[in-house]
Amino acid sequence: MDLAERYIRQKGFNSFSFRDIAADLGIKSASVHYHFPTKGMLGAAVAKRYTERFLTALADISERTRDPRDRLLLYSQLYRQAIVTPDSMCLCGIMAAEALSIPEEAAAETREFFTRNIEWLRGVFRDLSGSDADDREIEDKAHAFVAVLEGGMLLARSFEDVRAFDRSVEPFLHSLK
Amino acid sequence: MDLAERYIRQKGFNSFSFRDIAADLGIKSASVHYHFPTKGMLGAAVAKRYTERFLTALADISERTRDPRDRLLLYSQLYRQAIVTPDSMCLCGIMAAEALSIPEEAAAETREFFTRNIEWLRGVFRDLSGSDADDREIEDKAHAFVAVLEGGMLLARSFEDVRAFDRSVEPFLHSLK
DNA sequence: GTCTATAATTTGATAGAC
DNA sequence: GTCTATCAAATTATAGAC
Repeated sequence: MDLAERYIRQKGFNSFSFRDIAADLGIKSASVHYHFPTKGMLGAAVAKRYTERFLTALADISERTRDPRDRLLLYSQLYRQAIVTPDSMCLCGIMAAEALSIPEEAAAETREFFTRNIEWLRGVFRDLSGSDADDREIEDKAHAFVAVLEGGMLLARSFEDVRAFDRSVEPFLHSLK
Repeated sequence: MDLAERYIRQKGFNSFSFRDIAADLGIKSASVHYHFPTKGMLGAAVAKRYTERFLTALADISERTRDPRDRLLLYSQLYRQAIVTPDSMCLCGIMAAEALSIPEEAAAETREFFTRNIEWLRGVFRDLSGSDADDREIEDKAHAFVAVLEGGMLLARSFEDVRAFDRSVEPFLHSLK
């Protein structure tokens, strides 16, 4: 699963094979199929684990600070980590792009990742805006924040330059002050 | 090229074949190779044409209105069109995600798309901010706007719901007022 | 859990006839 | 410009031995 995750985050779900993973492990591809009968199940398992790991990190943030601005900053740094790793981006970002050409079970786990992220952000923006704020406005901001982070990653990947990510995120973080 | 573009925007560069296109045209894959010797050259040609078409649309916007806010609104609607088409997203968005698993010549054209977009947006944000504004701030805003549009597309694709795009873009457009 | 062996299909690409 | 024919490689997946 570690290797599958690395391959997906580098080249996408459709550009790695059971043989790639088997070769890295020094075993045969049939042995990989023993653990994950289909590629869809492998993709779903990897995406699920990725999401769970991410949710744990979100819980850590919530525990570390109560300030909404600090939480959003830490949240953005979580995304930043994903591209600082060489030749890597958010697993669910690339799988969302490939959504229409990957097995449904894998796409479903990707969807779950974003649902949970937006859920968490809703809470943060609620704290930031106060209890009298408009629900739709909060919903919009949660979407916008995920969007700018994922989009910033795409730019950073295309330009092969992390600064494109930083530039993308800066105006949003700045507007919080 | 029309068919290639449709396939890429639907399933990604790595999930269509010369045979797919040939079958749609009722010819053989060897005949497609006559026009585009390699898949990389096909991808680069499609991305280049896509970029040129997009730049023409930007010129149209510049001609239609001088108001920076109106220009940004029209710009965002250009992106929106790309997902309103069923099972479709921005060609360069999906190719940016696949950047590390597609031929370099195709990735280069993708990069060009974003460079030109940001170039155009720089001008708009310059008009919006006034000539005394900070260069870096303008550069950041241009990046952020492309990022939120591309990221909004990823969300819309994952949720199979255009409203995820609309929600992502709303706060940005709202902040312009 | 890993292996050998293999099926069945798809892929990008080329040679050469028409 | 399109065809037939084909190559060489890669892919997901399975059957059955150890």
